[in-house]
Amino acid sequence: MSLRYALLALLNVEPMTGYDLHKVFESSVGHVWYAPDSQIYPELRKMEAEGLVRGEDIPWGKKATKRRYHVTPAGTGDFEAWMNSPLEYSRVRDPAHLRAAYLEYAAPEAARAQLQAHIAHHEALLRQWNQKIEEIDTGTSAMLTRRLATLPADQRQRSRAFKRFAYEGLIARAEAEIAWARSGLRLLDELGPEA
Amino acid sequence: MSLRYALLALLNVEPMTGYDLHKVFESSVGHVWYAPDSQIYPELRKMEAEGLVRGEDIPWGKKATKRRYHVTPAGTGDFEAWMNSPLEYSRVRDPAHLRAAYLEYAAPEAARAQLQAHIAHHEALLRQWNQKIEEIDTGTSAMLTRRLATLPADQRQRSRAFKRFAYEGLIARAEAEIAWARSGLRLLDELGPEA
DNA sequence: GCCCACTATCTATGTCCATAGGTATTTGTG
DNA sequence: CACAAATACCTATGGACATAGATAGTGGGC
Repeated sequence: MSLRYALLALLNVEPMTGYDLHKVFESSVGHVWYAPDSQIYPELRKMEAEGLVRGEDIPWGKKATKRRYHVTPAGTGDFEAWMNSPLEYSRVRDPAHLRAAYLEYAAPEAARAQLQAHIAHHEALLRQWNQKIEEIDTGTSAMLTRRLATLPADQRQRSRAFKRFAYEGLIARAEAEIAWARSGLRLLDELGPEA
Repeated sequence: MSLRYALLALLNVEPMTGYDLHKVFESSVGHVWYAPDSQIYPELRKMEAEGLVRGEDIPWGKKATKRRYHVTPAGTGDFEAWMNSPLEYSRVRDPAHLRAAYLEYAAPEAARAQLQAHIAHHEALLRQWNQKIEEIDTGTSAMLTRRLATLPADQRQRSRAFKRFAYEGLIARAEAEIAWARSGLRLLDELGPEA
């Protein structure tokens, strides 16, 4: 149900084609939300049918056209209504911590490898997010720059601050995961080889 | 795909009915993995067809029977193979942080309410997990006690340590989320009412 | 001018999961 | 003993998502 709001948020910045949206999900934003194109195109059509976005065929080359969608006032209203409604927290499904609870069943080397993979995974995320923060601070983020350009000057500081805040949360989480996995490695050392 | 491994992990402790498994998911363990009964019963049948578990009809009252499943050697092998295989990290879908990135579109009171709800949500989780740690330390967890009873004495310390480790990770994450949301509230204070 | 990677869109299949029911028996409580 | 609550198991429907394709035009390099 959140896919459409992720799409509305992105289209709010600037009109895009389904292909563009898919590329955005594949890149940076993909670590907050992701969708394959096979989900994006039908959702856009549904949203257009509901009047939340409107697509227009724009020429592409000499024979072809592509469909670029922009948000309608109804779409903006829907998005803001969602933003102002309480967020429902769905049930957790957490394979990493499910495994951790039963790590005794894994071979010690496998347990170690998994914790190291956990660290590597979150370190990679951390690098990306730190880079995002860097881009926000230095104004080198193309997406954010375009978004700021659509806002009145007095709101830009606000927008920038919220964007930074979101990434800070992701960074804090990644750091917590890394610290936890490191403590797991220490635990394996302490417990030594299994009996 | 992880549901069956969650089921195998639980059935490894002791044979249970589908109803029992569902109750376990509804309670404590449900914060690592959850499944509705409408998913559990069919999955158990599939697993039995594949030879991972075996169910036996045991009498219940005077007319009825219930079906209790236990893990077969093939099931144990499958579970251990999974535990020793690398965990694949699926794409993230994170409604809370998606919203945070666009918090400027929310009314300030709504933004504040959401951050407070985020804090309340994770504080509730925190309480449950701290209680779990307490139960592990004091030996008052029925599930863990039964599991420990199935293990040789020299492995109990190990099992207890891993279980504690898993909950420590969940606690660390919840604390990070709370700290982040609190910093968001401070940010709202600093930015003041919107223009 | 040919080839190839990219852009752009679409369909089809299957799994996972949420939600909402249904039925029958048993067990505990007043 | 009646009755409610819990136990036990089941089906049906629909949405969300993964995966794996198909098709067709475009743009750039050799």
